[in-house]
This record gives sequence, C-alpha cells and structure tokens, in this order.
Amino acid sequence: VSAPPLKTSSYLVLGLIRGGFTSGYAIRATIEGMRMSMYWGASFAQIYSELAQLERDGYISGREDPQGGRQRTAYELTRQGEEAFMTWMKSPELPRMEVRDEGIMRLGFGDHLSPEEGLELLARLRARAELSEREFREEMMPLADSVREHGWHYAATVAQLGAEYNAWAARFFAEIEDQMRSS
Amino acid sequence: VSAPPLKTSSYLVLGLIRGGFTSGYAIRATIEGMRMSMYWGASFAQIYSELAQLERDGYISGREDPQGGRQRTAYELTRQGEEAFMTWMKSPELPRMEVRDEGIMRLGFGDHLSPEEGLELLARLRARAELSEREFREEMMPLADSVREHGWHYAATVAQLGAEYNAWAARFFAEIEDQMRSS
DNA sequence: GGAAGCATGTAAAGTGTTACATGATTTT
DNA sequence: AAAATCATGTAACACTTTACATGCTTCC
Repeated sequence: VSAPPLKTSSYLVLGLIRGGFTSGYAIRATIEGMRMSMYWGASFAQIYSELAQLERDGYISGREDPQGGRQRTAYELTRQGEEAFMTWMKSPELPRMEVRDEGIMRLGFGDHLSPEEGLELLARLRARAELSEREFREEMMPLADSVREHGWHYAATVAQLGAEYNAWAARFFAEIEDQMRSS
Repeated sequence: VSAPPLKTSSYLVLGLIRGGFTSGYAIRATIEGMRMSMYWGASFAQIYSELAQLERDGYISGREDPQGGRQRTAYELTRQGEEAFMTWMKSPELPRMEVRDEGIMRLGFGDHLSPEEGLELLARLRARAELSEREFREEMMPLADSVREHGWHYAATVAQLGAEYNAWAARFFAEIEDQMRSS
C-alpha cells in the first residue's frame, strides 16, 4: 500500500523542517527571506494548516518548545515523513513548470496595439526583467552565499538561475525591439 | 469614477473575443490549441462563469447564434469592455510574473541528496527543458505561423520566446552539471 | 451506427490569499 | 515607551480544477 502523494506545498514544509527550520514562523520567514516564493510561495495561513495536516497524517511530530514565556512548537520529520520527502526528491517525474505571466499574455495580444504601443509593451517587459535581475543579484545571491557554509550549496545555484534567466530575457526583448524597429 | 480592475482571466476572455473567438467553446479551444495555457490557463468551467459575469457587468453582450439545431452564443465587446481591455493593454504596470516550479524547488533542496543524486536531478531538469523546447518548435511555432496571416503576428514572438527560453535553460543546467563533475 | 468534435453548463472540492486577532520578547 | 520581530492561529473570500451531465452535428 503506497501513501497518496502529497502536494508540492507539503514537500516545501517537509524540506524546510528537515533543513532545520522547525517552527511555522521560521518556515515562513525562510520562504520570504530566501526568496523561495520566486518558485513556490506559501502564506502563514497556509503553513499553519499544512503543519496541522501533516502532523495529523503522521508525517511530522511537534513538541512544545517555548522561548521564555513565548510559545513555540518545534516539528521534526517522522520516519514516514522522511521517506515521503526523500522518495519525492528522487522520483524521476518532474511536473511541468507552471507560469502565470500577465506580461507574456499581453504580448500575445500585441496585435491589438499600434506598432508604437507594441514597442512600449516590449520595453516594459525588458525593464521588468532588468529589475528582477538586479534583485536576484543584490538580494538573493548574497543571502545564498551566507547560507552556503550552513550546508545550503544549492541555494546559490537557484539564485544564479534567477539572475541569469532575467538577464537572458532582457536581451531577448531588446532583440525583438530591434527587429521591429528595423522592419 | 473608475471601474474596479478585472482579473487577468477576464482580460484573457476579452482579448480572445476581440480577436474573433466569440463562443465559450472557441475561447477554450484557442487557449488549449494555441498553447496559451503555457503562460495563462483557463478551464471550461471558468470560462463559462467568466462570460456570465462579464455580461452581467456590462463588458460583453451575447446574442443567440445557433448552428443548425446546435445552440451557440456569440459574444462581442461592449464599449465598456472595449475600453477596459485597451486600458489594460496600455497600462504601464506589469505585475511580476508568477512561477510555480516543483523542479526548481527540488533543486533548492539539492543538499538533501548525494552528489550523484544531485546530478541526476539536474539531468532531469535539462531533459525537461529540452523536451519543452521541442514541443514549442514542433507544435506551437507552426500554429503561430498559421495564424500569422490572420493578423496574429505576436503569437510567433511568444512561441519563439518559449522555445528559446527552454534552449537557454537546458544549456544552463548542462553547465552546472559540468561544474559539479569537475569539482 | 459509432466516434469525434461542437456546445453549454452545474456541483463539489481543492488551493490559496488577505485581513483580522492575540500576545510575548527584543531592539531602538 | 515605542517599534520591530517572534509566534500562532481563525474567518472570509477569491480563484481554479475535476468530475459530472446533457445534447447536437459531422466524419468515418
């Protein structure tokens, strides 16, 4: 009997607990602080209900871990949770990435605009990519370096991917702009 | 008084109606057939309720347009819908793109794997990008060319973006694999 | 005659966000 | 003393998907 597969947000929580972020607050802070929401976000409300569900279903177990008079629950993976997470990490199937990009959608509707307005749209897309690249370089990359010594080597790879993707996208839009201007 | 902004899925429906896809079925078929779901999807259930809402709120108007004994409703934009769509197309703000990628998330958790397993994960990510590139080139690009003469010039740009992005991503993953093997 | 495609919808469930509510501790 | 941060949760709403339900037309 194989347990039903969990949803991606569940694996996110399992992975962070396994990585040493044991409280709901710490999990959420890491998702925000390390810019994980660039690839998979989760809000406080979602995390606390996810933790409750995962504990009810036997994937994690929590124990009271108060800090002075401030309550805190520290979770750890059970053997079942450990197995579920590692099986997922090693599974050969990779679900297709999902993109929801209003910008690209607008670009697809570009024929509803005049040529000049189309160029403006492309310029906005390029500016957005340039801004995003800067954010990856200035915010996420330093953070990734700072956790490197703690055993999070792959964080730097993800940050690099984000920065270089946006640089590539900016070049792509610039090229299309040039082609349009010269035709 | 400015009307409350619509959601992105509403603009998707408005744009397709304006582009000549006037029935719910045709809208959904275009989203699937032209691979629009790569950057913004919508199901039948969503489209029909969206059409009802947009008509109730005065953005579109439908008239009966039966094909033989088979019912059909053809919609067109009202002046209000026309204005809402064009204002959105020209608005300077571009919401940040949203990505939900289980693959990149797993990569971020790569330190939970052995070096060999990490390399396998990277190889899977590369294979997925290569497959996706092929699909864009073999399926979406020909479709984009076929609608070009109908005035949909930007569809080809979007298809090109999809193909070239995936080619870029495959190269990125290959480079990381090389770096890891040689260190 | 059956399969595939055209056409429209409902019901239920899943997934996720925002806003609200509370209270302790640490930093300025 | 106030502000920021740590910590947990509820309620309401927003959005989307899956499964189901129906019936007509065209192609093989």
